[in-house]
Parts: sequence; structure tokens; C-alpha cells
Amino acid sequence: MARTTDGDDTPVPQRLLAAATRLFAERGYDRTSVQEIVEAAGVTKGALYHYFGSKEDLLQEIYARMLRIQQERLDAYADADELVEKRLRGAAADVVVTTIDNLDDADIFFRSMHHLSPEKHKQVRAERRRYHERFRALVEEGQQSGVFSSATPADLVVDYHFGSVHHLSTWYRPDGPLSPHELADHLADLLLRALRP
Amino acid sequence: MARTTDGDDTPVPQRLLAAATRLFAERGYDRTSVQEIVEAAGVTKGALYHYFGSKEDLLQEIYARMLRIQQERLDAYADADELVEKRLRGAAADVVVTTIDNLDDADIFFRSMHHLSPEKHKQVRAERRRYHERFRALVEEGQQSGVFSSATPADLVVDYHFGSVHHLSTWYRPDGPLSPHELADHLADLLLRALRP
Amino acid sequence: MARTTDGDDTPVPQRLLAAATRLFAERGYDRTSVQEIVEAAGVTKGALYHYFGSKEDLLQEIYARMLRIQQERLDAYADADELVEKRLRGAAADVVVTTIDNLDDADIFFRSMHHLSPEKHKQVRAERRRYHERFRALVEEGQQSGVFSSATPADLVVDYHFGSVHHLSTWYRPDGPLSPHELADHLADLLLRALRP
Amino acid sequence: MARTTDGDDTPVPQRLLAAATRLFAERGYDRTSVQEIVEAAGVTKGALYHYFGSKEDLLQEIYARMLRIQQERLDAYADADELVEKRLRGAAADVVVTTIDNLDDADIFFRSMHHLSPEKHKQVRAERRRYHERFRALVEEGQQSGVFSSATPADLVVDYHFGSVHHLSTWYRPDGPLSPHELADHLADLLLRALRP
DNA sequence: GATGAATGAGTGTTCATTCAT
DNA sequence: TATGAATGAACACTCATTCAT
Repeated sequence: MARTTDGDDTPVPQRLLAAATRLFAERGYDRTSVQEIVEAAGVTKGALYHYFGSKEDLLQEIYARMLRIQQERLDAYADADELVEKRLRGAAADVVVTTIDNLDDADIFFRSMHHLSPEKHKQVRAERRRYHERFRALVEEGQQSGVFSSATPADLVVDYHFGSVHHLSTWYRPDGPLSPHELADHLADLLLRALRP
Repeated sequence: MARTTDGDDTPVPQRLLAAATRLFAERGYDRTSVQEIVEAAGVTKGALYHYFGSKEDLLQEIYARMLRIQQERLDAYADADELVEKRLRGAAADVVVTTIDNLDDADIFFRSMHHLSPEKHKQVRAERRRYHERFRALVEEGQQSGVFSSATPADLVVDYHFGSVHHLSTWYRPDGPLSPHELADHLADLLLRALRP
Repeated sequence: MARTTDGDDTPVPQRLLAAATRLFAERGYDRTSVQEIVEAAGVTKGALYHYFGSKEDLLQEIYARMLRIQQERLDAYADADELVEKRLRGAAADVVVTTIDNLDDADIFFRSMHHLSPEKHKQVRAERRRYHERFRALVEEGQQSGVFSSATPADLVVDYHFGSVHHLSTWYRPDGPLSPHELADHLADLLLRALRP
Repeated sequence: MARTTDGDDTPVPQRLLAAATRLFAERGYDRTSVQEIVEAAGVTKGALYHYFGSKEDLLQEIYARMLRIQQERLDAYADADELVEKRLRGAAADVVVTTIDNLDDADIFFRSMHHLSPEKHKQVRAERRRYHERFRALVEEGQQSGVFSSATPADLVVDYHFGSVHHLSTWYRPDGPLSPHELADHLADLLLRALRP
């Protein structure tokens, strides 16, 4: 052995994360054994524990990666130099497309969060909260400027939209009649229509 | 022993279901051991397996109970002799209140469905589908009569609304500023506003 | 219910014994549950424990029944007023036919004897010993009168013959080319030929 | 811990097989718990399941080991450059001695075969069949050359002999009057005498 | 860096038997 | 006679993690 060429040059940690992501989404965190992960990644248990402190650390890393990406994308839309309705619509549609592009991660997110230890769980919720706040700020901006109706508290509006996004992994079918972009446009449209004054 | 009064004369099967519901919602299906369930119910493992064939059967029973109730309530609203917008608004708000009243069940529903065996999973999805169809029929009725906008396919509208309902257990806080009914009114309102022509 | 007619008037104990015999032979004593026995017999557990003290008692009863029958038949052949070679041949062939007629019992006999408690085991072995002795006496009679060779101790001759009989349930096939009687004749023939002086 | 010497440096898998063989023979497969096996072998359950996939695998390994040895010995005798009656007598006696040397294995063989899963059971039967065929070929060779009687089909002759061999664990007593070799000679003699023309 | 043998606490499930009715 | 709910101890097996090499 030594000099693992394996026909795959991807670094071992990434290989492990990729395998874990797929398996966690496929069978759930608890139903996926460390043995299965290392086999899928083509390494041994010792290697996993060399790079990650525990199985839970793999999950945490998956969360961190996803949260980072989503926050970056939201920030980009929210900071753009556009009318608020355009920025909100852009962000609302983008999160749909990004979620569909990474359905495995999204699936893990909402099904496995409670498998994190209390501290890590709290930390993920805090980061998620930041994300939510940024989105809410957009809604409030529009409500204050009168371009959106204020009939519904902004918090609720955000939760309403994200509820459907979070459930995409439950009902989205890649072979359905709508492309990810068309679907994203429809959902963003529903949000904007609900906000019409 | 002798004359087990237990301080609880609820029949054993119900006691087991109640304990399982609470624990599944609290720590998840996989993280809840049969031992914990029987201890919470104040019986022994033998008693559980006398009434239920497996841990999975408990889960299935929880699903069956919830599906039955929700379908009944939806049917009642949908069959009422009212204008379609009133019937849809009633059903949309009711499912929110009912979900909040049974947050544990709702939480289990969306987090544990994949723990059911393929056949049972399929069966639950089929029943869920019926429920979805009934709701969609209401939306389509309104779209055909012109009282609702047809901009978004009815299917999507339904998934959009239920996404947020299904995630209530994630973000609803009993000690929040809104009562269940107020919250339900807001969410139903968002739906109806999104459907304005 | 009451007045169990069940379409089967056989007394409950016999029904239980018949069901147990079949199941023990089919899946072995340990792999057969009391529940399966009572279901096959169409009664309840309480009924079984009304007639039999334990699962083991059922097994013991099966043994007792078989031992009784085999001893009776052997005695009849051995006590006949015939030449010793005819009596031995008759007994040797008869035990083959009887074993084939009751293959389930024979199978249970040699596979499940060690499931009996030490005392019962000892008792069965003692009765079996009586049977063996009777057979051996026939061989010795022939050896002493010079009609059989004395090259092999009678004990060994008996064990040699019964070895193949006991294994009939392993290799006998009802759909094979030989009828039970033809097979019995062949095996008795082998025994007698081995005993030729 | 530290430097487990255990008073036994036999490799763990062998220790487990030896313990399992003794216990299966002593109390039967079903009555032997995995816990008892690992305790007898001085290891933990985890170690057992590291080397064997299941309790059944232990049984299968015992079978494989015995089948291999017996086939090798039979082949050696059958392929020898001797007269057929000498080869058959040698093989017939040898299987008796080998069986007595490994009475535990022999006992397990005939009492526990039905505990194997259908596929494994089939495989063992197939290998056993090969063994039987080789032995039968010897008998037939002698019958065709006229040195053995053809009165009895060779198949039956083989089953007759092996019946008693298989039951050795039932009636052989190490403290009896005959040594294994003497016993083996007697049984081989019975076989050969039965085959005299 | 990486291995893989070994641990030990835990899992869901089975089952002969008892006993109040 | 007969029921069936309930017991409680046992069972085979799993798995995240450790550690000497």
C-alpha cells in the first residue's frame, strides 16, 4: 500500500465528507455506520479518526460548509444595488436553486440537526438565525418603504417561505415538469405576491 | 405487585403510544430505545410486544392516527357549504392550529417517515397524497372560477403552504407573541394573498 | 365460541401432540415456540398448560409414545415361534418400515434428546437400552447356536444396524426408487449377510 | 490489560472455533449462547464479530474444516495402489478412527446441520454428497470386478456404513473395552463381510 | 500518517411461563 | 376448563471509539 493512488486523487478528508454526505442523506445519520462511510470513501477507520474527532464532527463539517455557502449567496443578493423587491426576489429564488443543487445537504440539515450535541446544535441554530435575520431585514426594508404589505410580521413571512424551501427534498422530483429555475421563479413569485400591498 | 394501580389506569396500548410519541419527538426515533418507551409507560418490554409487533409498528400507529384526524378535518372544511375562498382559508388555518395542538406528532411525521419500512412508507405517502389532492382540488376550484390567480400551478401552491406548516415544529414557540389562532390566521392570510388575481 | 367445534373433534391433548410432533421435526425443538404449537393446534396457551406442565413435557410424551410402540413391535417379532435368523430379519426389517412410517418421530428422537432435562433424558436412555438389549439378545442367541458368526461382538452389530436406521430421516427419500419394504429388506439383508459365519 | 498473555497465545479465531466446537457438541447449537462462546474463548463479543459474521458462520467453519479433512483422508485411501477390498477396508476403518478423534465435530455435524441457512445447508450437503460418491465408487468398483456382492445397491451399502459412523457420538464410550482401532476394525469388518459374494 | 484488532455498552426482539378472571 | 395480558430474563448482534504497532 503506502502512497494510496486508489484511482482517486481527491484528498482523504474530502472523500470522507462526500461519502458521509451521500450516506447520511440516503439512510440518515444514525443508520449510517462509520464502517460504511470509510468503505465508501475507500479508506480505513483509522484514517477517519485521524482527520475527524468523531462521527459527529463529520456532520458538523457538513453543516458548516452548507451554512457558509448559503450565507455568502444571500449576502451577495442582499447587498446588490437593486430595488428591494428585486433583491428579495433574487435571494428567494436563489435559495431554491441552491437547495435543489445540494438536495443531499438540505435533506441532512433538517433531518439530522438534533443529532448534534447541544453545543454544536446551538451554534448551528445561531448561524441559521443570522441567515434568517438577513432575509427578514430585506422584507422589513420593503415593508417600511411601503413596497410590501405590512399585514404579516416579517418573521412569519420568512418562516413561511423557508418552510417550503426546507421541504423541497420531500417533494421535489428532478424528473418533474419544472426545471429548478422555473420552480424557483414560481416560489419567489408566490412570496412576492403574498407581499403585495 | 398485586393490583397494579400505577397511578394510571389508561389502557396499556395508549400509554405506550403516548410515551412513544413524546420520546420520538424529543429525541428522534433511532435515539429512542424500546427500553425507554416501556419505562416511560410503566410497563415491561413483554407488554409492548404483546400489543405491537415491533418498534416500527408504534411509529406506524402514530402516523395512522394523525393521518386519520387530519383527513377528517380537511374533509369537513372542504365539504362545507361556503364560498371557495372561505373554505380554503378555513382549511389552511385549521391545519395550522391542529398541527400546533399536536406538535409532537407533526415533528415525528416529517423527521421519521424514512424509518418506516418501504411498504409502510409507501402506504403513508399514498394517504398523504390523498390529503394533498383534496387540498389542491380546493385551490383549483378557485382558480377555475377566477377567484384565485392561476399564475402558479395549484400543486406548487399546496406544497408551498404545507412546507411552512410541516416546519412549525421547528420554529413555533408556544411562548411566542402570537396565539395558535393568530398564527393560523396570518399563515392562511399569506396563502390567500398569494392567490389574489 | 364455547363448545369448540372447530371442524376438528380430536381431543385437545392429541391435537397438541400432533402439532408439536410436526413442528419439532420441521424446525427443531428450540426453534418451535409454544405459540406456534398452540396456533397449529387451534387452541390457546392456557389450554396447553392445562394439559401439559411444560413444553418439555410435550417432547417427553412424544418419546414415550414412540418407545412404547417400538418396544411392542420388537417384542412381537422376538417372541415369535420361528428360527432365530427369521426373527432377527423380521425385527430388523420391521424397525426400518416403522421408522419410515413415523419419520417425524424418528427425526425428533435423535435430534432433540438432549433437550430433555437430565432425569428425563436418563429415563429415555434406559428405555432405549431395554430395546437395544432385546435386539442384542437375538443376535447373541444366533451366535451361540452357531448360526451367526461371532467375529463381531453382538453389541457392535446392534449399534451398526441401528446407526443406519436412526439416520433414515437424513437420507431416506419417499420418492426414491425403493419402497419402504424393499429398503427394509435390503438393510435386513445387509445385517444378516454380515452375520454369516 | 496491557500485553494480554491470557495464558494462551493461540490466535483468537482458533480459540473461538475451539470453544464453539466444544460447546455446540456439549449443549447443542441453539442452547449455546454467543456470550458463553466468547467467555470460554476469553475474548469479547466484539472480537468474535470481528472475525465471524455470525454465530452461524462459526458453525459453517466447523463444517468446512471437517469436510476438508475427511475428503482428504478418503481420497488418500481411495487413490492408493492396492486391491479394492483393501482400499475400501482402509477407508471404512479410517473414517471411524477419524470420527472418534473428532467426536465433537461429528456430533455437531449430524445434530446441527439444519441450523444452517438454506444456502449453506445446501452447500454442505453438496460437499457431503461428493464424499459419499467417492466412497460409493469404491464399492461399485468391487461389485463390477466381482469381488463384492451386488445383492445390495452400492448407495445403500454406503448409507448403511455411514449411519453407524455418524452415530458413534451417541454410543461410543472412550472408556469402553475397545480401542478406537479395534472398533474401527470391527466395523470395517462388518461392512466387508456384508459385501462378501 | 495510517492500520485493524479489540472493546463494552447498547440495540430490538423472543419466549416459556404465570395468574387473575 | 380455558383465556390472554403481562412478566423478566435471555438472545444475537451492532457500533463508535481506542490504541499498540
